Amino acid sequence: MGRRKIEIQMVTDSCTRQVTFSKRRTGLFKKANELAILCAVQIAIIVFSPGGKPFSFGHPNVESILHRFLNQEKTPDEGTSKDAKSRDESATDENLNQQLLDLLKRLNAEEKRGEMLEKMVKAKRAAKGQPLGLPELGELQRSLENLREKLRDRMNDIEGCSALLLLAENQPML
Amino acid sequence: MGRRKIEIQMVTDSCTRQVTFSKRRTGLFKKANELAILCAVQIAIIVFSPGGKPFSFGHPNVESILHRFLNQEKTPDEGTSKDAKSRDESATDENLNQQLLDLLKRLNAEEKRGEMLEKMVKAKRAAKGQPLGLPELGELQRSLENLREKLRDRMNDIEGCSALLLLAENQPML
DNA sequence: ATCTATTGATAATC
DNA sequence: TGATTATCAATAGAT
Repeated sequence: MGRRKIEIQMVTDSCTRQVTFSKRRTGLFKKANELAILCAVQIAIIVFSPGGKPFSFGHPNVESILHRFLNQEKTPDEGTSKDAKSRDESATDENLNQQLLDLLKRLNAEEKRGEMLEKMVKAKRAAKGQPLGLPELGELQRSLENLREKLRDRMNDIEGCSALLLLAENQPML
Repeated sequence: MGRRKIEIQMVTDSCTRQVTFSKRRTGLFKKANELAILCAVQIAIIVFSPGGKPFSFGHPNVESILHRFLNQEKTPDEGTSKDAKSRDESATDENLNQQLLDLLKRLNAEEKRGEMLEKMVKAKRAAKGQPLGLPELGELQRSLENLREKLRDRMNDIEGCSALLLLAENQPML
């Protein structure tokens, strides 16, 4: 993939190693981003540079993915026979439900973030006594508010009972 | 990188998407492994398949890297003075703008994810011939659709010009 | 940083 | 699922 083929062994020269790290890290993150978009999946990468500095990539963000991963690690098996297998192919009801709840959580988080950004922009505008540079921002904020309103109503309905509802479809005997 | 060049957009056919996911995930993990060896660094990747199944890669292992990453997050002010701190309070215009674009990007990703989840739930319902367990899901989907519509319009307006707009507030001379 | 000769990854196909 | 291969994309080394 370059002027020469290289062996996959530690690059001895520290300077070259740093350059290789930067180039390949960029390439890796790009690939991860493509995978996330092409397949509409969540992905997170964490890598510590040779100097020990952390770099991370997350689509849509690192935190939620790490938590989703760590949480499910705590509940490895549910006991019934369809465990290892059904998880492999199509989503189980539990899994699907978990993903829905995750999505709701993230949307809520993103909405809060949007609210914060809006405040920051307003503060900046006030400090400058200038009109908002992004009239579109107001629209975005309204969209977020509308979404949050619906989400808030929905969250109350869904949280705590949706799991049972979905599970009930498959396991009336539970 | 194949017989034809493809646009980086969600692969619509679910079968093709699954194949693409498998191939690219393999390729990504291989790249990560090479990076780890070439540069003697620690790296972890977590990715959830379209079906929601978790895949992970870690060198030397996933757990230790996640913990190392999460632990250092708790001690935010170690590095230079403007790294973790200025990001939150004294945001520059560029910074603010970048955050807005990031937010838009993530919202777009979440919306696509919601769309996929909706499809999965519908497929499951169809396979079972049963009514949807979550009537609320329809509401969520509609919320997502509304949001996406607005976002799509807004994205076109904002992308490529918002940076200049915001920057213009501070740097009329640029 | 930028530039290319090469190698490496992969989309389409079987 | 697994191989094959024509293309496209990443990158090693040089500038």
